[in-house]
Amino acid sequence: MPELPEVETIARELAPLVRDAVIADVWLDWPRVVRHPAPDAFAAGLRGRTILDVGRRAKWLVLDLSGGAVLAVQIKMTGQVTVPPATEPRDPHVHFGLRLEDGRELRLRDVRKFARVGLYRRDKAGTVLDADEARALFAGHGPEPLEAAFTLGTFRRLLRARRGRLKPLLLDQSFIAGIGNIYADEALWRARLHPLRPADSLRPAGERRLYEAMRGVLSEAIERRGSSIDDYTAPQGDGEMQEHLDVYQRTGQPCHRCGRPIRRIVLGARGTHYCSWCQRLPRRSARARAEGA
DNA sequence: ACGCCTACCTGCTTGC
DNA sequence: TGCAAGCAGGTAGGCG
Repeated sequence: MPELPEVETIARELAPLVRDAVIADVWLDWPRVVRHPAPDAFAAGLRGRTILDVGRRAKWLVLDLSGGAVLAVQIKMTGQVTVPPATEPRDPHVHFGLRLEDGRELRLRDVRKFARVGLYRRDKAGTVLDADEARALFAGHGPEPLEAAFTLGTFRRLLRARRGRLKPLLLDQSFIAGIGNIYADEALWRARLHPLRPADSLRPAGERRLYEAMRGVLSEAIERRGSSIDDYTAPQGDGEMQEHLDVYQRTGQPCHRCGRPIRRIVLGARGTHYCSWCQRLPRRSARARAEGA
């Protein structure tokens, strides 16, 4: 389930593998994998370019190409990136490949065909150039939670402007970029906050706990190279954060703090895991919810 | 404008 | 045993 730490891990491990490689040709068998521009223009715009570096923005892989081009890869739920020799047979779930001049192929494998790629242009400031393109890509994304500019003060300001419940809010990429279902649940558990808690009901201490929990769990997950659950794996193999999760997919197992069983509810069609003892709703929120207010 | 819901996908799990 | 419905979830787009 690739979220910020998983995509960051892929970017870090992919960069040394493909830096300075030249794109000889583009292969794809599922036109809808190309999000922008049209497939013909997409392929023509990639041929001959050199891969300068690989980075990450939100849950996107960002490949910096020569000539100010940017190849953005969104792996979504089940996407995997590999760089095998081009002679290695493609398995049926590989839907996109960049043939490299050195005889390898950068492949995107995605069992569920949710992944998307797009070709964009970069401006001098390093942001995406064309206005329409930018809107299509990163304009709707909130701040990067691990960057120094994302301070506790910033977080408080954003949080107090929102009225929804904490769990759906953490999943909203326009609020903060990069958090998904796993780390939303983990951050709320660490901060001892109920997933249904209204975002604007936190006291300053709760805001601080959530801020530190988000940054802490994301940083720790990067150190452990992500959570290898279902299909996620990185170029250098599986991560190990899945062995250190406190609530995600631990329904019925004892809470690592209080020993009571972890509960699972469905919230916005997402499985949500929490400890009903450690993450209680304040009485006022509970009553307001019961009254439908 | 904002929050909430569904479609997009297919392999795996569950239930009859 | 076999088959079908249900489930998983990031996010674009539709709805109220």
